[in-house]
Amino acid sequence: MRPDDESEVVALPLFKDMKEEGVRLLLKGAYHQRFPSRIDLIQQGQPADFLYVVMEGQIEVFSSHRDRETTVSVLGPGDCFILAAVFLDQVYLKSARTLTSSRLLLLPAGAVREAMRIDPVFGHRMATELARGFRLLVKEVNNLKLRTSLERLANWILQQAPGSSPETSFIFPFDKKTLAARVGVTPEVLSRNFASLIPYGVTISGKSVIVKDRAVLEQFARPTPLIDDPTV
Amino acid sequence: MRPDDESEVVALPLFKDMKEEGVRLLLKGAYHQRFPSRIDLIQQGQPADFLYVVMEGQIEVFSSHRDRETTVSVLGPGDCFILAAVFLDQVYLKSARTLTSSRLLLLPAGAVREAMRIDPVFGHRMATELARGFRLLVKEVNNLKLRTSLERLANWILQQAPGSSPETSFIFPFDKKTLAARVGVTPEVLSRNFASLIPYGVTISGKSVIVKDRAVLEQFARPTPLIDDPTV
DNA sequence: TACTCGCCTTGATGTTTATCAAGTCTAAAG
DNA sequence: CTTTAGACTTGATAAACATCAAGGCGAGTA
Repeated sequence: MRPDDESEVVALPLFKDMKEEGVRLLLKGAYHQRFPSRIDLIQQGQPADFLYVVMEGQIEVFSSHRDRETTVSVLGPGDCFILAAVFLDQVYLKSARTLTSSRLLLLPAGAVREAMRIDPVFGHRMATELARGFRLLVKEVNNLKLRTSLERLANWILQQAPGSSPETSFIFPFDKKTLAARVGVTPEVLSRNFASLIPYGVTISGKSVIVKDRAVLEQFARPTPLIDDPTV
Repeated sequence: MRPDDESEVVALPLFKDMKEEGVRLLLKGAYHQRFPSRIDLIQQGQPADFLYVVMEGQIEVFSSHRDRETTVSVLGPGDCFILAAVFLDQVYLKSARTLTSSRLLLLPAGAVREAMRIDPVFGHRMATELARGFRLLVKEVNNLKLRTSLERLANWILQQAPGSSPETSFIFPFDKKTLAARVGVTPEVLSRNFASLIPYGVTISGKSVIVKDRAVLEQFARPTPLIDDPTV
């Protein structure tokens, strides 16, 4: 790793308050690498060799079975993925690919396990990450089992819509095809769902979304912190 | 806690290899209690006061939203639940009730966090539990998004069916209503799904299930370790 | 300007799942 | 043995979602 890369990496919140020894251990066999857009990073079923940390770009985490495929999550800077497989030294349950050109930090799985063992700060941080990921997944299961695809979409839009004023707007952070897989429908159904949200003041044009009145959309979407608040 | 209760509790795999101090800390404010069948234990949205460990009986973990409700998992002896909420000191995302008369161990949330901090063995065990729970949930999401309800049911039956001989049978471990919520369908659809599995050699009569030929059912269900093997 | 390739939309149709309304069965209580 | 309440099934119908097949639309290219 180049020296200026290393200083950026060491400054990550991930490594904050760690002892020198643990950080050195982690970075010893680490890679810091750029990847082009639309590149496969890992494949489900493979042994967990590295813990991946997103420095820059967007990563799609997905699973396939038979001829079907679905997006589990879309990650951005600061997120790490497949921690559970690394910690348990088992195979990946999910695949991952870059959605955009990305920069990633790869930490060797063995070093991660060893660092968790010798550095309580890092161990605690990884446990926190696991617990947060666990809760995110519980929310995802509830989202899938307790809502229709239209409600999921409405709540996704509310999550993206910034600010607290009645009218807000934002730009799609990725393809509609990816969003469809994320919400758990086919692209065709997503398209129709957009049309169904027009009566609630949602306008889509190209890559931008306009919400006329947050409260009106909320009345349909019925968001609840127990599913939609990522900090809870 | 009564002395003979305490000796049973201390012998739990959960506490194995822990230092005296950590065990004492955990058991200081702990409760060891029997609950009748069909009793609400915790409610989603409440602060996480205790970590629950199942000693005996069956616990249904479920979530509700608006007028809908769904079963997330059904737990048995040795399982613990709502660990993530306890570790992060946040509210429960799920509710839980007894399905049968049950015996539970309740460990105070603060003591659990403190024990994780001071006892590396316990900390590691809890992290392992979190990671395993995380992977179970990933499988659950894949199961929901990549399979139809009929495929989920077929795979659930294969999971329950013991042994390796072609013909096997078992008894439903809980109500069909609960199974329906677990699989993610209404009781009516579950009933119809049973009928749809007859051509694949599945016979239901009362509380017992007979699978004529494992291989035939497998050909339809297409199980994969990445979703169906709880140890992977 | 025309052209072309992806992406997205729209329409027609089929499958999967939910809902409502009877019914049947079963097991426990009288 | 009858009664009865709850669990389960079955039928009819509607909603949600997927699939297949065109078509539109916009960003890049010539």
